[in-house]
Amino acid sequence: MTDDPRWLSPRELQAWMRLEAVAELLPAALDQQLQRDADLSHYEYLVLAKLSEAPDRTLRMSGLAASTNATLPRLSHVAARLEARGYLTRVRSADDRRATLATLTEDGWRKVVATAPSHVTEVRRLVVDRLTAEQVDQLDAIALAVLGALDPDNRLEAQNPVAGA
Amino acid sequence: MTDDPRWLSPRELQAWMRLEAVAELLPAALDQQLQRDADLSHYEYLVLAKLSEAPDRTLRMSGLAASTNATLPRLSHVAARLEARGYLTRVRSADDRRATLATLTEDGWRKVVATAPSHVTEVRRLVVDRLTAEQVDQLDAIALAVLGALDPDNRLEAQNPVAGA
DNA sequence: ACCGGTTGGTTGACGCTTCAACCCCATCGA
DNA sequence: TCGATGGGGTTGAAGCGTCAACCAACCGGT
Repeated sequence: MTDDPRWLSPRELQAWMRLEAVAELLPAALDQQLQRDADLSHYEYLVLAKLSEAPDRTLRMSGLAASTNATLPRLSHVAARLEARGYLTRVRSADDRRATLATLTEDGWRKVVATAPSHVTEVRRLVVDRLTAEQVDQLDAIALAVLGALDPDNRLEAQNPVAGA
Repeated sequence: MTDDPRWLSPRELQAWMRLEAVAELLPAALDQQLQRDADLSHYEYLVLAKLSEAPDRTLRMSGLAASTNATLPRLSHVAARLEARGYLTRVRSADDRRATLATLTEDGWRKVVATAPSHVTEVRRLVVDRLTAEQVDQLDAIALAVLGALDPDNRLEAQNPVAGA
């Protein structure tokens, strides 16, 4: 723990500090826009968005948690609030009665539809439109490489087969 | 707000979702390692690290807040805890008596020295060592571009003139 | 010298995430 | 059939960040 590691080179250090800054500032910026325009946190929006893309607009809590990179307790709390606001409903699965199925309500669907455009616009403004097409591809490759360490079980892809095996 | 934006292309969407995942998972991973090995949050470590690099190991609260990408209230709370743990001290500036100067104590210095190696190792494991040299440069350019939108006043660079004007 | 406006910083209340404990149900072995 | 094990999910308490209110001190004008 106290032995000398390989220190970062100046280029590595600079890239790292900038990534650190982005990782700190980006979530806050997304939260702010969504809070202001839709009274939703970024994570709440993510939950609604994932449900909106699912078959029957329904997902198991555990699957929803995995696909949104969250712990189950966190999702449970958020789902409780969203349910209280009428955006989703939770029912026990008939199939496996330990499981809980979350379903987007009609109101929830309308909320997503109403919110998505401004969110996409913000994502473009903050990230996508500031990068060249090559940089978008580079970013994809870099993020994938980093996710290899951050998400060893690939829980994200497992739910969302982008280029399926 | 409800008008159709330019939607993301498949490539853009994938890169975005992966960046989103990294921004969500990376801070948590760093927190975990530091918490386990040093009983420090990532942000607390950042504060101590910045102080350790400053002249006289001393910085104004406002400057420290800017260079760590945090709000002043947040820093104030964190500094109070770090002071209680004996890692830094706060005194009113003689020069401008509204200002507060935070100084790293000897204990704080030792804490940083003891913690830095394992932190760097973790940064390498999660990010730097998973990228090629080209990708590190690409990441630097991409992060810089994004920071242009996230940090319009360039508060970060202002404190830390990398290639100073 | 004084008074309004502004900057620097702290404090307290609130909201969200985390962690641990807990309950319910499915599964497996006897 | 019964008991043990473990997975799925929720709940409550604790900790940290945010926001708004507040105090203190500098600065400009008069």
